[in-house]
Amino acid sequence: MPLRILGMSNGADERGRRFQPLRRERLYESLATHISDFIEAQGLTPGDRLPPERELAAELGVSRATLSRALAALETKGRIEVRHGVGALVRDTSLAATTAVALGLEVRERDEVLLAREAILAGLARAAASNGQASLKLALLADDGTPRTFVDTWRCVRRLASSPVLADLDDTLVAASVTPEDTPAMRRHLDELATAILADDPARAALSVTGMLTDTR
Amino acid sequence: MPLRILGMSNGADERGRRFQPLRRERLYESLATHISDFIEAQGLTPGDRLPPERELAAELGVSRATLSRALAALETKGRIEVRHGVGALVRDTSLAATTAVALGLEVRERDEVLLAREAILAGLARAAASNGQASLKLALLADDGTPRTFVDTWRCVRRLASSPVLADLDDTLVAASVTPEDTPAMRRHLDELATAILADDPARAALSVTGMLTDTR
DNA sequence: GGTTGTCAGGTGGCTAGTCCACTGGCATGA
DNA sequence: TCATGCCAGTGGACTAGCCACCTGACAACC
Repeated sequence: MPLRILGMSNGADERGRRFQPLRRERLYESLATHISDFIEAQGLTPGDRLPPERELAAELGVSRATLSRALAALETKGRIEVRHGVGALVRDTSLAATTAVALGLEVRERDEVLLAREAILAGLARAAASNGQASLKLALLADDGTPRTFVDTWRCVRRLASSPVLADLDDTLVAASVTPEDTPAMRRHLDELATAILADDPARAALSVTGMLTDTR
Repeated sequence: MPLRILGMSNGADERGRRFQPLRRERLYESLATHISDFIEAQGLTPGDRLPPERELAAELGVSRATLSRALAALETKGRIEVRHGVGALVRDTSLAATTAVALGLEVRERDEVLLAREAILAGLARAAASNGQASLKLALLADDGTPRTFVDTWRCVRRLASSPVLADLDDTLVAASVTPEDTPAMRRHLDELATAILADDPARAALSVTGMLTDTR
C-alpha cells in the first residue's frame, strides 16, 4: 500500500491518511437535491409543473444535459414524473408511493399484499394496545355512537402505536391495494379491535385483525 | 389517494377513457433495464467493472449523454456505482441493501425496528402454519435432535409461508437490525413456534413470535 | 352551436463533438 | 530500490442542434 502523504505527525488513520478522500458529489446529484428542496420550499404539490428544462438549466447555471441527468435521477426516485412534450410534474412523494414502486408491488398478487398488510396492522394493533395512553384511546369511540370506519379506526390505532416504521410499511402496502369496503363483517372486526385496545390486551388486539382484510372477499 | 388498479373490467375508467395513455418508455429507461440484465447475464458480481462509456454507448448504438442518463438512473437505484476516472462498478443489489437505504432505516430506533420485524415475522408464522404442506413442515425439526437456530428456523418458515411480500419486508428490516443472539429464551420461542406450525395453528404460531426479538434485550 | 381537423409553439428526447478533471499504472531517474 | 512525474484512459460537463411529442387555439365543417 503506497503512502501518498509525507509528513505523518499525529492525525493519520489506519491507512496512513490524514485527510478523508473528499467525497466529491457530482453536479447532477447536488442538482437533484437542490431541485427536491426547491419543490419543498415552493410548496409544490403533486401535479404541479417544474419550469421548462431550458429555463431551469439557465437559471441554475448548468447545461440541459446535466439537468436532464438530475431529472432522470429524481424520476428514478419517484420524486417527479417527466412527460415528453409536457414537462416535469411533481409526484406524490410519500414513502408509501415511492417504496411501493421500488418493491414492484403492483405486479404481485392482491391477496398476498392483503395478507402482508394484515400482519402489519396486527403489529400496529398490538403496539397500540400496549403503548397508547388511556386518554388517547377514547378516540377509538365514535362521538355519536355510530361505529368508526376502517380508515378512521386505523388512523387512531396508528397514532396510538406511535411506530413510524410500521406506519411506513403500512403506507407501502396501502399504495399497492385498495381500501376495504365497510361490510358488517368489517365492523365486527373493528369493534373487536377497539374493545381489545381499550382493554389493554395486545394479544387480543393483534388477533382481532386476522381476516379483517382477507375474509371480506 | 390515487388508486392504481390494473384490471378495469370492461369499459371506461373513472375519467371516461377506455385506453391507458400508453406509457412510453424512454431510451434511457430501456437502456437501464438492458444494462441491468447484462450484469445479470454476464454474472457480474459487486466490484466488477462495466465497459467504458464510449465503448458501451457505441455498442448499444446510443449517445454518451443518453447512456449517462441510464447510468445515473442505475446509480440512483443502487445497482452500480460510477467513479470518475475509474468506471462504473457493479454494486450489491439485494433488495435488502437497497430498500433499507431508501427507507432511511439506519436512523430509526433499534427497538422500533425490532417491533416492526416481529410483526412481519408473526405474519410469516401465521402464513406458514396455514399454508405450508405437512411434508415441508418436517424441515422445522432438526435432524439430530438439536434445536434449530434462529436463522434456520426462519428460513424454513419463510419457505413455508411462500409470501414474497412479507419476505421482502423482512429482508428490509433485517438490513436495519442485527441477528438476535441464541439465548435460552430465544430457543423457547422457537420451540413454541415450531410446535404451533406443526399443529397447524396459525393463531398460536403468530402469538409465539411476541417478544421473540424484544424480550431478549 | 357543436364537432372535427389542423397547426404552431412550447416541451422534452436524443445526438454529436469538444474540452475538462480524475485515476492508476508505468517509465523514468535519482 | 523506490519515489516521482507523466500520460493514457476514464467519467464529467458543456454547447449546439435537430427531432418527437403534447397542448391549446382556431379554422373549417356539419
